[in-house]
Amino acid sequence: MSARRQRVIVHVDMDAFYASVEQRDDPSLVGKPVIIGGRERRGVVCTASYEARPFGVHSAMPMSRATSLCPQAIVLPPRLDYYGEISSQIMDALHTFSPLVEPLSLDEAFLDMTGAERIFGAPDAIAQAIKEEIRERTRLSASVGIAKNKFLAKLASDLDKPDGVTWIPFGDERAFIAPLPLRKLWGVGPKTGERLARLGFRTIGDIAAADLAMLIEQLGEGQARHLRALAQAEDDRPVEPGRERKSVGSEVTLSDDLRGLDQVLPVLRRQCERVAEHLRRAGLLARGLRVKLRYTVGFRLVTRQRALAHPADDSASLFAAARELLASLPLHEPIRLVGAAGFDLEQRRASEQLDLFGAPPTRSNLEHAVDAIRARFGDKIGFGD
DNA sequence: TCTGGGGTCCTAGGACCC
DNA sequence: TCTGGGGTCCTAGGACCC
Repeated sequence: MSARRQRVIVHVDMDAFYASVEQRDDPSLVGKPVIIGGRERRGVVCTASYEARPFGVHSAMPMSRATSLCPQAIVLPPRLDYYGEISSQIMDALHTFSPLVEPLSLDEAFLDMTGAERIFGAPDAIAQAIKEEIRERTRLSASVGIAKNKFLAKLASDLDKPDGVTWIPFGDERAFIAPLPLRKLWGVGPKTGERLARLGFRTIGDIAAADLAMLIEQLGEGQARHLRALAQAEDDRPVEPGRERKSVGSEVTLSDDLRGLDQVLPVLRRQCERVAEHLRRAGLLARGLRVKLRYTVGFRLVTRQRALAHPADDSASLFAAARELLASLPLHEPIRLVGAAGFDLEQRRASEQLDLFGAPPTRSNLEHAVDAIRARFGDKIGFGD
């Protein structure tokens, strides 16, 4: 790569994605406040439609608070598998513009459109074309940001929502972002934001002009250099189309606290089953397993992890490891969350692919066979261990 | 009002090896 | 009898993002 090639990076961000999908599919919801999220005792908001936002409702807010702010809101549970299908349609649309598409989540992606001006025109024309293609395929609206790097493109897409286009012109970037609050820096959250505020920093420009040695002392070498580079509108990270997943997890927050091995174990087993199912569906094996508990008192999160004896995608192997890890954790205090995750993932080799009749009767092959039967005859079939 | 569930990345400290 | 310095790997925790 030549040292100073001007890149054209596009960030596409769907508008209130989950809520917009539900409104699209049920016209009676159009124009009304819609909240997607869990209705249970400890549920939170995933997405609020634009009609709900003026009431102060936003994502990650406890649902109890959301419904007290906006009692007339229509609350719907998320349909993640369905949103995933629509996400694929969106990513397909984006691939008609560039092979360099990096999804960030179901509703967001980067595109590297460097050199595409001759085909698609100026940056703002590219953005319009992308929005139209998505709308044609999905009847949903997106906001688009264009700039010379990922950070600026992502920042830009957020500046004119919903249904907007923002192009940060090449050359003026630093002046353009300098007056914005430093929380707009990608990677500055509540903690770092508070920390920097206490030091007297308020804007991105303040960080850009900060003394590096002092910043390093406060944030550590890595974060200090990274954030100051971003504040100076510099970000060399490439758009990476082929990023592979590094972990597969499943966790659940219980409406009522758990206490003791007898209560925790069945929930942990269920999470291991879900992780194993995900692994098998993705054709992956995990070489490590992590267990996660959140204690109610102090909202304290603890994790324990270890390598597996053999790479595994069956619930029995995962659960055996999980159970051992659990032994090192206190179970007498009230527990609100139980989770499991597989990591150090590898591709299941072709020779290990399911052969219902020829395969040796390993636990993995048994569970793959059950998957196949379920896929064919439905989900009502259970099996013991 | 009381804090989801899916992830990624970074850091610090200890073990271990040479 | 006291004790190095560097490198790597692993674990746990924490911040952050959508």
